[in-house]
Amino acid sequence: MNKTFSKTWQHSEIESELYQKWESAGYFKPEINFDGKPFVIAIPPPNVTGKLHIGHAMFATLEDLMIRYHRLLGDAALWIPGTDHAGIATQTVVDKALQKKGIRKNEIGREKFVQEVWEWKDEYGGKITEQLRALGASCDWNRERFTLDGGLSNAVREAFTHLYNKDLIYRGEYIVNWCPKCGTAIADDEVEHQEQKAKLYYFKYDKNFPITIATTRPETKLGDTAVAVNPGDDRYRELVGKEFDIEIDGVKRKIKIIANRAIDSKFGTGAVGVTPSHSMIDWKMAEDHGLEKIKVIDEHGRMAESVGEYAGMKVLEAREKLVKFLKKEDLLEKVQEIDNNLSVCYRCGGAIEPLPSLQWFVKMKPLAEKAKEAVKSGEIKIIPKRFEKVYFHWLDNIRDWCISRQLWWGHRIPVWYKGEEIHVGKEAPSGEGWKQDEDVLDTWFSSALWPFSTLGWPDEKAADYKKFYPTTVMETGYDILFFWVARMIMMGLELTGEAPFETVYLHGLVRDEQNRKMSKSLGNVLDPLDIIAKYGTDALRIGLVVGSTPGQDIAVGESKIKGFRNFTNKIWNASRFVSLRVTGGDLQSGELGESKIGDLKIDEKLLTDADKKIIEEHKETVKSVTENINKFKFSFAGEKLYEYFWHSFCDRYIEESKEQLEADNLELAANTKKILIKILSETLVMLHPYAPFVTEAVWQELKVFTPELSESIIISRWPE
RNA sequence: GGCCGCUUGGCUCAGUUGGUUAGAGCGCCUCGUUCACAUCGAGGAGGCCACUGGUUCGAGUCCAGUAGCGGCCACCA
Repeated sequence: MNKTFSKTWQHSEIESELYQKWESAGYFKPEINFDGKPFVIAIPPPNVTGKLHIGHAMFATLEDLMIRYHRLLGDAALWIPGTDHAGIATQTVVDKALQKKGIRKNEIGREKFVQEVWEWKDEYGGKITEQLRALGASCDWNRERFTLDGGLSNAVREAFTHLYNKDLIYRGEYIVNWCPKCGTAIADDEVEHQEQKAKLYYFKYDKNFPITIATTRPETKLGDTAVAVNPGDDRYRELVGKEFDIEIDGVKRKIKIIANRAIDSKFGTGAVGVTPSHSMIDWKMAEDHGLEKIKVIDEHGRMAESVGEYAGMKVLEAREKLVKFLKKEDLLEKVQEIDNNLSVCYRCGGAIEPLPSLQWFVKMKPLAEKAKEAVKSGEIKIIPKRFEKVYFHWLDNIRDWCISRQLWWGHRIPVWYKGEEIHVGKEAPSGEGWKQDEDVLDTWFSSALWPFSTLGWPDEKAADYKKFYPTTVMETGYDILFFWVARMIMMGLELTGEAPFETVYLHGLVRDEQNRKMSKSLGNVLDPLDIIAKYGTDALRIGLVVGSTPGQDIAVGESKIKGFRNFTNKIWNASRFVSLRVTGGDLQSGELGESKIGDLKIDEKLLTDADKKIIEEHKETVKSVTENINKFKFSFAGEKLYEYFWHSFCDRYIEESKEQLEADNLELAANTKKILIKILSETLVMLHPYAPFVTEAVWQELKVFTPELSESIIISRWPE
C-alpha cells in the first residue's frame, strides 16, 4: 500500500486492484472459514447475454452485504455465481444479429444455429460477470455455473425423468398461450395484459339464428360451436339446450345453446359465442359441456384450413372481410367502443393467440400444496411478510405449467419417440429409429433447480451439496416471485425433499429520482458502471441500500449517490487524520510517521469523559447494527452506522481527541491513540459490507502501523 | 372484480415492540477556511405525520372507514 494518504478517496484507481487481490487470495471461498456455519446464497443468474443494469446492482449489493457480514462473523459464507441461458431472449438476440449478417436460422438449421449461439455466448457471456466484479461482489468464481453446462443439464434431465415417472409431467393437446412472433408456446405468467380500446361487434351468425352475440374478435367466431348464456337470464331460457345449423360466409357450423354461470348477462347481449380452440375460458366450457373444438387460427397467426376461403388470411384481414360480409348481409347490429385488455408476450410484446397445441406440462397442484405448506409452517420465511399472501394466492389458483418451447436454444426435452413407443430418460435409448423431441424446456425449468443443481445435485454425495444445501437466503426482486421463487420451492421440496432456502428476501425495484420507472425512452436510466466511474462503487452500494425497505420500490438519483460519495470520502479522511496523528505523520503531505501501535489494550483507568462516552456509544452501535442486520434491516443498520461514524466519531470524538493527543500526559495521549484506532478499525469492519473498497483501502494503511490487524479487512472479525 | 402497497417539512425517504420538544439526506438561509476533509464545520428556517372516527393515561405507530396515487392477480367475451 501507499506510504501516504491523499486528501480524497481516489476510488477509481484502487477498486479493481483491491478486488483482484481479494479474488486471487481466495478470500471469496467458503474454505477460509471452513469449520464455520454455512451461510449460502445462490445468485439470481443474470441472462448470459445481459448487460449490467441497476437491478443487478441492487441484488449484488444486498447479497454481497450479507455474504461479507457472515464471512466476518466467521461463517463458511458461499455465494454461488452464474448465468442463465435465457431461452427465448438469447435466441432472439442471436437470431437478429445473424439476420443482420444475412443469415437465416431456418437455412442454416438447428445444429449450426445452436453452435452460433454458443459462440455468441463465449464472446459476450463473460461480460456480465466481469461487471458484477466491479460491484465488489465477493462470489466464489471457482464455483461459477451456467444453466446449460454439463452438470446442470444432467440435473435437468434427472428432474424431468423423476417428475415424469411420478406422473407429475405429462404431454397433451391443450389450449396454450401461443406467441406467433416468437413461434412458441409460453406459460401463463409470461403473458401480460395491455389496456386498449377495442371494438365490440354485435351481430348474428345468420338470419335464422335467434340470438345476437357480441365479440371483439369476429374472425374467431368461425370456430364457434356454442353460444353461452347465464342460466338465470330469462331472455334466453327457452333456447338453452337447442342446437342450430348456421352458415357464416360459407363456413358451416353447429351451434348449441348452453347455460354457464361464468357469463355476465349485463355485458354485451348477455350471450357469448363460444370458441373452444381460441379462448381459455371457452376451452374450459367446451370440456364441461362436451363441445367440439375447431381450430381456426394456426401457429403463424393465420386462418386455418377449416375456414373455407378465409384459410391463409392473417387474423386482421379475416376480421375485416368478415365484418364486411356481416354488413352486407345486414347481420351487424352495432359496433361499440370498449376498454379491453390485450394479451401480449412478455418477451416480444406481440399479441398472444390462445390455441390448442401438443405440449408438455408439469402438474402443479400437488407441488403447490407442499410449497404452500413450507411457508405456512415457517420452514421458509418470506420478507416482507405481506408477500406470503400473494404467494398463497398464486399457488391456490395455479394451473398446469406448460414447459415445452418451440425453440432451439435450451435444454432439449429428454424424450424419444419411435412410432407409438416413447422413451423418457437421461440418455437416448439404444436401438435404431428413435427420434428425440424437437422442443426445449422453458428457461425457468432449469432456473427452478438452481439452488441445488449448482451444488452438485443429483449427486447427493457431492461435497458441496452435502455441506451447503439447503442454502440460507434467496434474495431477489419481488417481480419474479412466481416465475422463479415459487418454482424453486416446489422443485426443491419435490426433488431434494427439503426447502431450498430458509429465507426469501424480496427487494424493491429501482426507480429514478422522481419515482418513475427507468426506461430508455424516458432517458432516465442510471448505468451502474457510469455511476461507479463517477462516484465509486461504495457510494452506489450505500445509495441502493440505505433508504430502501424490502418489497418497496426505491428512488435513486445522482444526488443521493453523491451524498454517499461524500460519506466514503469522510471515511477516508477521518482515517487519514487518525493515521497521521497516531503515527506522528505530516498532515500536509499525508506521509505517515514511524510510530506503531503495539497492542490495542485500553487502560480503563485513564479514560476521560469523552472516551467513556464514545466507547459507550460504540458498544451500542455494534449491538444495534448487529441486531438489525440479523433482522435483514440493512437500511436501518446502515443509517445507524452513517450517523454514528460521521456525527459521533468524526464530528465529536475526533475533535475532542485532539486535545488529549496534545496533552502533556503521555500515557493519556497513548491511550487516546489506542481508542482512536480501536474504534475506527471496528467501525470500518461494520462498514465493510456496505462499502468494501474504501474500508479495505484504509485498513491496509492502518495495518502498516497496527500489526494486530488482520491481513485484509475481509478476513477480520465482526466486533462484539 | 380480488388482493397489496403508499400518502410524514420544497424533493426522496426513515421511523425497530404505541411513550419525553417527530428524524435523515438533498435543497434553502446565516456564519466560518489556525494545518483531516469545502466531497468540510457551526447554527437556522421549514411538518396540525392524507382525512374522519375509535381504542388508550398516551397514536405517525393499533382498529374501522373515506379519498387520492401506484402495483399485482384475474378478466369482459
